[in-house]
Amino acid sequence: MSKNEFICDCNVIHKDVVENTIKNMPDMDIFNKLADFFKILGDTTRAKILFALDQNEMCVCDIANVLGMSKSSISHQLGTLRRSGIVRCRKSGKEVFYMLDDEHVKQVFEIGTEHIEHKK
Amino acid sequence: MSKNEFICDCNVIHKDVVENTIKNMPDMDIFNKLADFFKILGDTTRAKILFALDQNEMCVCDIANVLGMSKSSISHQLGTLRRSGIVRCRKSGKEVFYMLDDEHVKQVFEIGTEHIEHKK
DNA sequence: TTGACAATTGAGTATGTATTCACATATAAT
DNA sequence: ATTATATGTGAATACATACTCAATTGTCAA
Repeated sequence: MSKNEFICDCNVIHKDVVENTIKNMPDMDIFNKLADFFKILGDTTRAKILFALDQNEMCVCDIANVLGMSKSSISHQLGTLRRSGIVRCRKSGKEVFYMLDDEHVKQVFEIGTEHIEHKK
Repeated sequence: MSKNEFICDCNVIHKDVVENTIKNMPDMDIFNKLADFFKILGDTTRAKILFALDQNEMCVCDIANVLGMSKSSISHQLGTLRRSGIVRCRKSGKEVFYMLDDEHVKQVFEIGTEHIEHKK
């Protein structure tokens, strides 16, 4: 058996650690979904939107005003957030009110903020 | 005083909510840092690297083998993670061992995973 | 029905970034 | 010293995506 039995451009240096880690790796699908979830949070505009919605449900115009941005850009971002299951909405006449869908988001937000504060 | 006193292409519909939310918004700097932090987690490769390092400190070659990717791409990503203060490293001869720098990362990871599991 | 307004959406543009490639650096062994 | 190996890095490419603009849909009011 060759020293390098994995698909890679280099040698395996610590065989036991590598094999054990590979054995414990969850399904790749998990990493994709996890990365997608964090990718959604990893944008300044969306972070601000989520902060705002954490305080009140709000319509598109209100959010646009809070952030000082166009309705269109906010609507695009809200669409992204909705498709990711992070916010949901409620229609009322001409207006659409958005709110957070999930408490995990809030928790992740808080721990993330702690991390930021802790680092400076 | 005009009905639309904010820099935006639309009206303020719920003045009190908008003003209150603006008042409560933390410094914009926070949102940038928070988004940057989540952006780092929001990549499949980096998520896998962090999962691996959560189990063992590992050198670049080992990580490359675990993920089945080139040393160069892993080294680039580790540089990104290091500059963000999410991993740190220890040199030992020719090898450089990487490890998680912060416990917050682990927490955020776990809650994120819960969120994923919960959603399906 | 017509006009006004909230919201959505598709196309286009500009910007960011992950990976590859080629090369450079650093350390260890011969 | 020279070679081999581990890692780092700059440039280039390919791809993703945030925002703008223009147009459309849906709802309310006159």
